Amino acid sequence: MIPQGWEAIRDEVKRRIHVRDWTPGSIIPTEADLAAEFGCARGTVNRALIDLAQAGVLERRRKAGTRVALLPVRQARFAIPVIRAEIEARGQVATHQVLALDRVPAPVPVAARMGRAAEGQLVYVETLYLADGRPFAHESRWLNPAILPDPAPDFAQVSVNEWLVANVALATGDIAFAAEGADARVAQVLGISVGAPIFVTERLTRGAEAAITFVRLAHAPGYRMQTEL
Amino acid sequence: MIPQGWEAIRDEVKRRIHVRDWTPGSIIPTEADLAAEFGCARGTVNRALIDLAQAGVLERRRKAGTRVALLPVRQARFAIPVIRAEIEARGQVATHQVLALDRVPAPVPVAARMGRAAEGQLVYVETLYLADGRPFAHESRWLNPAILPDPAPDFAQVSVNEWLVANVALATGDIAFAAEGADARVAQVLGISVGAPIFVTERLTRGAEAAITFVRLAHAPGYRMQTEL
DNA sequence: CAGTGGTCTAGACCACAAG
DNA sequence: TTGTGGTCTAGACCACTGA
Repeated sequence: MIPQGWEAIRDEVKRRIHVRDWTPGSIIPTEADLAAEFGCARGTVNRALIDLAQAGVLERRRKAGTRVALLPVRQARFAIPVIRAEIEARGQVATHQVLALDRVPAPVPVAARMGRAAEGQLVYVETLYLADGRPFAHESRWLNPAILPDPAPDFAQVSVNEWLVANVALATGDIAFAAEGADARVAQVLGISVGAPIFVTERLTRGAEAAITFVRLAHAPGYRMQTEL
Repeated sequence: MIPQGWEAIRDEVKRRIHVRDWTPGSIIPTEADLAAEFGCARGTVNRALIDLAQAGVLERRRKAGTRVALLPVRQARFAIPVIRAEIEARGQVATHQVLALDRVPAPVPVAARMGRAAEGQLVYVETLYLADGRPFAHESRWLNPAILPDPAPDFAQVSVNEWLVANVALATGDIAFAAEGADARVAQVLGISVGAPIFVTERLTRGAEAAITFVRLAHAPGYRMQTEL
């Protein structure tokens, strides 16, 4: 078989692993050997193997060679929930209500995450997102005021999310998921009972110097985060 | 500035986006132009830009050119929970108990996921994982018996997980996460109260022909799934 | 030390899609 | 039509690391 293109080579390698021609933990031929077999340049084989290594299918080390990973598929890509898009992807109408917009001292758990950015007061925005008018998620956002321009944007007019997307490029951060019981506020807003199991997303965005914003998103019951492997 | 190596070029491009030299939605120079500026081959620039496109930072189209993505970082990679490794990474001792090992007809929700693989009886394995002897997660696994070799492995001796890892290579599937209330069984086994919020992982593994196995993992309270962006 | 992957090069042709 | 990214090549040198 003579695959054409690096994707064909990648698929052929996957096939040989799938049919146990090459088994987990075993070493596969060198790039040079594969290039000879497939009748292509070594660079093309390299491209294919790099792709499989990034996907976690292969493990590569100089001199040691390339091996089939022992634990296949140890990682997955997830689309990060972007609420509006998520709702609209379901064919529903996305709306939102700003429930609160204040300057507040950082609550202890928020301060712990945001570090010295949380020493003074933070901008706090509480938002309820609705899908077809029904509660979909409750968002609590704390924003480091130091990153705002001098005449601060009027977040009653411009969505905080949209302002951040437009004005903060390429920030890094953490994201975490957990199951929690709904507290009184979330229960009230989402129309569920206190203590009901809730899927929670917490996301911290960091700038070059200090934390920019921390978001806590409580999804309505029944929410599932899903992806293919 | 003259970066060296494709990673340096990637970082320089990220930097220019971060400092808003190139803003979201705007077009950046062509590969040829960047190669000239950086004094390297076009292939090196290509390597860097491909990496950023895969990361979601750039959007590339032939003839249209390369643009800074409007919604930066919409995806993240997650390590898929591999229980034993997860426990040991905490510096705890991982053990497990097989609570049940049977052949059963597929429960309705399981049959819905596994399709025609679930028409007959399935192998059912219920396992409790412990970290330092304390309940860590409760696993319910349904296994398509058609994939087992004729003298079926003795799963009382060999862990189902280990057998699957060693004998099923490169399968595809789905994985999903949700928050649920603990049912009676899970509550009893994990030592918590019924209805307590539980982080649940569901994973379906498909072979070439039919579903191989479906796993439902209920994590003990306090479990968080976290990653960097 | 020597073998393997990691990377770079200079050039080439092609596929796609915007104008 | 034509500019842009996508890919391939044949060769080269280097970095790492196992033996």
